[in-house]
Amino acid sequence: MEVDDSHNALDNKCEENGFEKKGSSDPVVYQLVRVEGDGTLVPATEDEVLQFEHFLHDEKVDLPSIEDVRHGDELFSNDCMLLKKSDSEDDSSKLETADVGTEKLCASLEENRLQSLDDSSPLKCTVVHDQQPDKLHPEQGDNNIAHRPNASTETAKSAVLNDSFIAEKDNGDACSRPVDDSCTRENDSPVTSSVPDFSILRGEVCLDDLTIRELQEAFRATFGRQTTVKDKIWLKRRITMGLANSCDVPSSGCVVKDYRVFGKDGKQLDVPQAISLVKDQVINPVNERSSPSSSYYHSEEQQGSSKRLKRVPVTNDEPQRNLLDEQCTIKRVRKPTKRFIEELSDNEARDSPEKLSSPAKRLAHDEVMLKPPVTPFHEVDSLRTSYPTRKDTLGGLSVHVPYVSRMRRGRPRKRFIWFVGNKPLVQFKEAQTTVGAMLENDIEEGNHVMKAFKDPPMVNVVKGGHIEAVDNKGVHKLQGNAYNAAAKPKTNRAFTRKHHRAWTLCEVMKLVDGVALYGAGKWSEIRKLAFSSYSYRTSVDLKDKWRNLIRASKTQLPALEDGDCPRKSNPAIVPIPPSILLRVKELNELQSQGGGFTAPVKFSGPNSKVVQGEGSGFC
DNA sequence: TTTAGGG
DNA sequence: CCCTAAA
Repeated sequence: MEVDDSHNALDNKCEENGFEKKGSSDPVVYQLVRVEGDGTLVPATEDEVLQFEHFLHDEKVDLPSIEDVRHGDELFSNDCMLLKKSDSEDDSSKLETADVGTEKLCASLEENRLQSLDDSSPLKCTVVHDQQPDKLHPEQGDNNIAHRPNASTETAKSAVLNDSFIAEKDNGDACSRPVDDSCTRENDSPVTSSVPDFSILRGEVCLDDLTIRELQEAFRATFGRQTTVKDKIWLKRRITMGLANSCDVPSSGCVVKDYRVFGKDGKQLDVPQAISLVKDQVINPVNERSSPSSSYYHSEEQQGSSKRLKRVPVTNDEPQRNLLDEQCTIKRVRKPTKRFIEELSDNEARDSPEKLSSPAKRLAHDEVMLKPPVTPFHEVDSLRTSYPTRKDTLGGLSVHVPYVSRMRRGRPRKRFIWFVGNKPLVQFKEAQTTVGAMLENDIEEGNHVMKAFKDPPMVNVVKGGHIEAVDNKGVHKLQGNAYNAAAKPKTNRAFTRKHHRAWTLCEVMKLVDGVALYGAGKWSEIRKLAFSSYSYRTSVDLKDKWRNLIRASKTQLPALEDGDCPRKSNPAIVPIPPSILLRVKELNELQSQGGGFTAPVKFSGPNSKVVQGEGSGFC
């Protein structure tokens, strides 16, 4: 109980043949039960159901194909760790090899499939299965015996595993499987009651004397589930194994006395071999850590089954891993939930701002290529961060959020035009017509495109481009990411920041002329008339530059007067000629004093002529 | 949209 | 250059 309180149980309400090989369409209903320390099964509480819900989900979703016999076998054994109800045990179709996780599989595998399956397929249990040949299934018995001459490392098949695993739940209690008397006994209805009737095992009962019906009841009392198997030997073995906590039991001659099983010789059977297996796992946390899904096999390998070495456990074998996690050790770190992973990625993204900034820098300086190298697809969860990835498909449109940043901000290349004309652009236009218009208008100077992309409709664009490139599952998440990234201005800013364009002297002079003509503040007019060919200069830019010029005129001119050459102070920056600065100063003083005159002003100052001359000569 | 101003 | 408020 302290070790493994929780356990999954499968409740198969499906028809015995209802399982498809792929397990895709099988409507299995799972029932979660808790295995008490004494081995009794108690319906799981709601909390427990929630806790293990994802296991069941994974179970259903990830039901792998068993085309590969080994694989199926693994799966089978794995799923057999889950308790499961089934009334199809008696019908063990040999063709049915993919009955994942069903009791029936357990039974059928033991009975019939052994021969059809790869005989060398690794068996899950290290306990000898057949000390006695199964009379009803000589071929099986032969197989078993042939492969496990001695009761040592060879193994039991799935059904045994199933039981042994149940036994493992008992972990500490090597004392067979005593059934708690306190368990309700009033439930005699074998069909509807989920509580087994343990009275059948009370007192001294020779299993050989029981009828099939009684055996079934005993089975139910032992395993907490009903069975319709009518194979007496099978039932006896199963019951015996269950009570003995061991796979190493004879097929007949067992006597159940007070919930303990005794062999023919009166020796109590509870050989906790299976428990040693569990202990191995606990001792080897490394296995659990590095490959939790294979820990079970590891322990087997340690016990010398060389065949098992070949087996590569399925990595996505969620139920197995999780069950092991739950059953084998408390210490085992719980598998991170999806939510945990998401949060973790978010934290990681936040903790490493470079991740956010570096792409922006790269893009800002690289003038984004149309076909940047496709980087590995990020984990979807990590995409949830505001840092978009760079998956590039569909002519560059399937990219994620940073698609924007790919837009060439500088002079576009020819392919950009093609790109603009590509289908994705149509989507752009549909989403926001202005975008397309801007693309076309500013195709020479792409700076404005970025602005347009900052608008929410861009999200749709990204999504639209994305849908065609990724699978459905990815699409949703990536869409969400795209939306998140777009919704976060802070992040977006990094990708939408205008490419820095240093103001040329020509531009400065045009600006000054424009201010002289139209007055400071008429930035839109100045832009229209003087900067029509510089579409990347917005009115705000002009305003900002003018402000900077004023500042410069106030700071640099006095310095010049002092004889200090600005060039020396900062050689990297092309200095604004003092004449221009002087003119700026004059204009500024004039306009600030004059109080908003807008009429064009002719400057008659000594510098104006020079400036004009320079300006005209430049542009 | 444009302008002004803070950052 | 960005961002935002205000007009």
